[in-house]
Amino acid sequence: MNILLSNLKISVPEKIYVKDPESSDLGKRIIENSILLINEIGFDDFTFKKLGTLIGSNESSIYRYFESKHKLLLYLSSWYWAWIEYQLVFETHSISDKKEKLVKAIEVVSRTTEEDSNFSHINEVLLNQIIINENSKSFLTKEVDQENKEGYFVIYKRVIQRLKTIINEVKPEYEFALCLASTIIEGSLHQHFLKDHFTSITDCKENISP
Amino acid sequence: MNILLSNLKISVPEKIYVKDPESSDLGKRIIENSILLINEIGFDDFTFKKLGTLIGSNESSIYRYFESKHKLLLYLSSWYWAWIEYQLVFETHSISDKKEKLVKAIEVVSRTTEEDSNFSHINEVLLNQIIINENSKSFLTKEVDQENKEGYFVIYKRVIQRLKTIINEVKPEYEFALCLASTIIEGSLHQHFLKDHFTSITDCKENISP
DNA sequence: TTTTATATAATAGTATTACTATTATTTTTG
DNA sequence: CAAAAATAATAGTAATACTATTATATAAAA
Repeated sequence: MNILLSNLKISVPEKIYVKDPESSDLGKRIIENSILLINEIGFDDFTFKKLGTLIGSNESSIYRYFESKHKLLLYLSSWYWAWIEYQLVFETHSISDKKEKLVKAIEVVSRTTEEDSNFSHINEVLLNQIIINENSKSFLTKEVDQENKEGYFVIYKRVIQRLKTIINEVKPEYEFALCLASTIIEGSLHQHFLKDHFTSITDCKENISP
Repeated sequence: MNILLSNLKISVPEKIYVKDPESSDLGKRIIENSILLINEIGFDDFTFKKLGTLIGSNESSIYRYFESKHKLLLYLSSWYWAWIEYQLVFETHSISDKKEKLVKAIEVVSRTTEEDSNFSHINEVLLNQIIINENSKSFLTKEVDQENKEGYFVIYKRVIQRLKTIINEVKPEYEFALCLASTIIEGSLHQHFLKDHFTSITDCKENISP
């Protein structure tokens, strides 16, 4: 993406963090390097201690930004979906043909990510990989209902609602638009995963899932 | 399901376990109670120590059956998909109409599970809940590729292949049958999850996902 | 029946994790 | 320059996910 909005800020529900990582240099380094590290060793093996070592800082300093590594994942997930939402709105806004708009919307949520120079400390390509591999872990927990109540998943849900609206603009009488919207979004992530790891059960290769 | 095949045994790739849990009373108690316990506290909080206490046995005795709790999850997952495969083959076998066969197949993989009295120590209803909530964790790891090579996911992949074949019988020229098959299976699990936790992004309620 | 093998249980121990708490030091700001 | 805020360092904890060793019970073979 080109630089169109130079001082754009993706905002994430405040409750997710203890201190806003966008508000300091250390905070940004935490985000930047957590993406690199989670990508390298996977979320399960990722610890604040290892991240501390990587950024030349202390474990306890990271705890001043995030209560737990789970909250950090929720942050990355929310950031990602807010970024997708921004692209969704931005790239479909001026399209008046409803069908064309839907096609574009599906493209936005399912394409292989490319870098976005608007957010210098975030590598969107790697973040997309994290979402493919780890996003489910953010809600497949015993605490989902509680965390959902606290609004940790609002952005993700809003993206699905937006897609649903676009679907219904094309076919207002279709009664399973929400199911379809959530299936497109999760299904596309899943197909990305399959093409990387279980090639025998997907037709996707370099041609993706839409 | 009715009792039709009284001494049926679901078989799971041997490499998954150290000792076949079907081969002893303790083994069966491990399986039976792990399903109950994982359901109650979630896989993340589940430990062999807690399971040991529950079955009045020792942590170390469980390690004689399964190398790790991850392997136990792989076992439960394989067992589940083998059981789904058996129903898929059994219930669609005698249907000659190809379309009708596909409809039945989709029903088998997406319906809400009912108890199967053929396997007394396994509560299929709860196992289905575990698959909905925890199945992704069995492959969303850094070790997927290695474990895939070792054949831990063959049954799951076979179920998808079978569904794909049924789809292609209806429409031989359709080139994304594998994508569709994997999407139906994962998508249906996901919709079951959504209807339990994120009702605002699915149309499914008591009416399910097909 | 005794031996022997096997299964299971009990006990102890380890490195690591996911934190919390306290204090010291550095940096920022008024 | 002082006060406040941010960060770093250090230490400590309960729990996790194991491994290893030894003891005991039980079943099968000689």
